[in-house]
Amino acid sequence: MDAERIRESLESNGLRFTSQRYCVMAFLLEHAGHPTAAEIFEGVNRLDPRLSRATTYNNLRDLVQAGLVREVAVEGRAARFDAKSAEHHHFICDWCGRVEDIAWYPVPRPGAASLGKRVVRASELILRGLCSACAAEKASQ
Amino acid sequence: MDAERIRESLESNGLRFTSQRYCVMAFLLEHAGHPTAAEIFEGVNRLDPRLSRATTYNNLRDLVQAGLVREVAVEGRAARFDAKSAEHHHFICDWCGRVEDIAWYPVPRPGAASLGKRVVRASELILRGLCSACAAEKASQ
DNA sequence: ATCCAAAATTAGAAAGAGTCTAAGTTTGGC
DNA sequence: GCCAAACTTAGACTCTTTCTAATTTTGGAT
Ligand SMILES: [Mn+2]
Ligand SMILES: [Mn+2]
Ligand SMILES: [Zn+2]
Ligand SMILES: [Zn+2]
Repeated sequence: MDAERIRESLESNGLRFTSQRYCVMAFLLEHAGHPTAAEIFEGVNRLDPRLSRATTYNNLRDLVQAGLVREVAVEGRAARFDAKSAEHHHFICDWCGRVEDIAWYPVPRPGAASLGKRVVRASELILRGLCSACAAEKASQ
Repeated sequence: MDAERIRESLESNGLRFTSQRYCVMAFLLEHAGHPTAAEIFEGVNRLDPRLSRATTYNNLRDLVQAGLVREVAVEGRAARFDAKSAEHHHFICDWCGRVEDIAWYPVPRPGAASLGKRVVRASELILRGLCSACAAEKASQ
């Protein structure tokens, strides 16, 4: 996605185009490995040191609210972020906390009876276990 | 579940029976609302002030590892805990962070092809949106 | 081009959640 | 009862995230 496309996606969500906002979004689009806020902050600053820590968090919050970015909470660790592209599921490694994409397939939603008056916005399937690297390491010991 | 049943479930998992461990487990069994570690600490201490904060966290970690308790990470908030009883799904409120149980129904797992060499231990379905209370509040404004 | 209000950014302080340490206590098998 | 291993503890510490208050930037209107 080029700068103009990012500009449009920001503006169509009522967000101004700023160099910091652009860099955060571009970083996420270029790094599909679910970086943490700290990794995004460091990664952007390495090339263009005009982004502060507070703004990294502010922008991630705004981008998540606008629906352009997905946040993945990992128990006991920093949250990870994902530029929303194609739908997919997530696998979280019990051992190293890595978040990996799993090819999408449809998952049934619960019936209206069990939802009551709740308003469902999204559903996500999370798989847990050992990633390939950790599974191999555990096997060899 | 009475004390003897809790004792057995702890011992069959290689955990000693201590008054602190018992209280944490009993609290979780009596409070199905997914309390946080801080809520468990305060709730237990109110009745029996022999539990420290460190031990609350230590025991929750051990109980999760033993498979007796489930931990639910909520983005930007403290983790919530759940004594594992019947299988169920979870609904997390975007607004207040509350975690609610959703009646269980089977969800298909991905095929071996998309899992590669990962070892899957569990899969969980998380629904997101507004809980009944927050949906009502938003509608009335 | 200039002006302006709203939106965004910043550094640093602060808060919140969870972990660690090192010393003391309890547990349960012998 | 004895003992080693397991457990608990207070409080310091780390890590992640949010807040504050001052400054700068943005983009629409002139
Ligand atoms: Mn992803
Ligand atoms: Mn539950
Ligand atoms: Zn791993
Ligand atoms: Zn709610």
